[in-house]
Amino acid sequence: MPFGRPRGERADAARNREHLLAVAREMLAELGAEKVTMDGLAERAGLGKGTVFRRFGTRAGIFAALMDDTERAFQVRVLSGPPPLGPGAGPVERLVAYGRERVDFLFEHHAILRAALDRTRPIPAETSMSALHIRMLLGQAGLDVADLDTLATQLTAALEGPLLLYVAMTEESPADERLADSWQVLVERVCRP
Amino acid sequence: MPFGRPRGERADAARNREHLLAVAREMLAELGAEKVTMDGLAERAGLGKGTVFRRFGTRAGIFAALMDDTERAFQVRVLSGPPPLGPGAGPVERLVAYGRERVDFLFEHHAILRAALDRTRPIPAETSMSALHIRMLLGQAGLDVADLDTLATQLTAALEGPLLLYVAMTEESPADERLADSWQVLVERVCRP
DNA sequence: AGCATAAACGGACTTTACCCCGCTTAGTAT
DNA sequence: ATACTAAGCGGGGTAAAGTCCGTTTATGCT
Repeated sequence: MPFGRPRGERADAARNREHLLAVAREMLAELGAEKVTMDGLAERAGLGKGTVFRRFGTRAGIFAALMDDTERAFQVRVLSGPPPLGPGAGPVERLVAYGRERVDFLFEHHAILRAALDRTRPIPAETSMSALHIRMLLGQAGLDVADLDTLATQLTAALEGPLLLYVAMTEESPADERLADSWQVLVERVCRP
Repeated sequence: MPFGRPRGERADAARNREHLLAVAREMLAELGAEKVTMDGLAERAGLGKGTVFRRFGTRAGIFAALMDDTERAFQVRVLSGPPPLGPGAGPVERLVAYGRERVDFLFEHHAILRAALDRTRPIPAETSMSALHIRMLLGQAGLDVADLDTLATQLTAALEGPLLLYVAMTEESPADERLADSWQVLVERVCRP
């Protein structure tokens, strides 16, 4: 009995998940996130709608699943890549590097990431890898601050909020550089002794 | 010819708007934001569905309209109330006071504010009164920072993002105090010379 | 191989936001 | 008053998310 998954995803189910993700990626490239509907996806994949929902739970779930690999790859670079993004540099330096990379990342995938936001319930801040990582680096920076958890949440919002919530995505605007530079200012000022 | 509105809202339309807002407030108190539907609202108000959409454009629009007065009142306190929230105190002191009040405000009205988020398009950061106010106070603080606009956007996200996006609203959690305290830490550190 | 069963499937059904457009009416000009 | 017209109104229609449940099938056991 092989353990491909932690007990219980049937082979056909796994196959269908992959197929659905592939079709979703196609439709995304072809039509844009707005136009990817559950019915459309199901039909184009040659599967029932119920199946799509069973696999992904919600429309947002599809986009979240679509980001899964990409997000994991990013995480690997952060956790074990070369410094200053990965370990080996000072915490503040790593925070700056993280913000810079993260802004690029958010920018590059903003369409999917926006679509992956479940508008009905909040993102658990604990689940956010950004929040956790920022929290850790803040800890290492040795700040004299009582509530690092909340500060980390706020910095996460400062980093990701603009792209998820506020800034309209116009092509030529250099918003990404400005956000990255401004993040550096923010972090360096917060972490000054 | 009286100028109740800047040209062109018919009397019956104005009456209906008020009535709809009143009914919406009722339903909100009675059923919660989730259960306020456009059909339900229209029916309970004794009006057609088309009318509701004509008046508010979108479901989110209703909640935005519901917050309009409240938001305006808040704005008045900020622009011309007693210090440190209003003018008369130093910019950093005002930033801290603003954040504290704003967190309370967001907390108090989180149900409506979340419902007022239009899930389909971003909030224009320029329209956000928070962003503008924070931008102004940052300017007065005389920081040696090149891009105050972007910094203001990020601080706005740090202030409002957690409540709009991340933090789950559990009753007894003292999240509001923690956010307010943490905001103070953030602002004072950012503004240190 | 045959069986039992939990998992997966499909698609009709429900709900809700939002659109459309022919009809009605407030406001105004004569 | 009357007539004109733009704004407003109503409610049926559409599209898309999400639910339900009867049917099918993969999988481990004997």
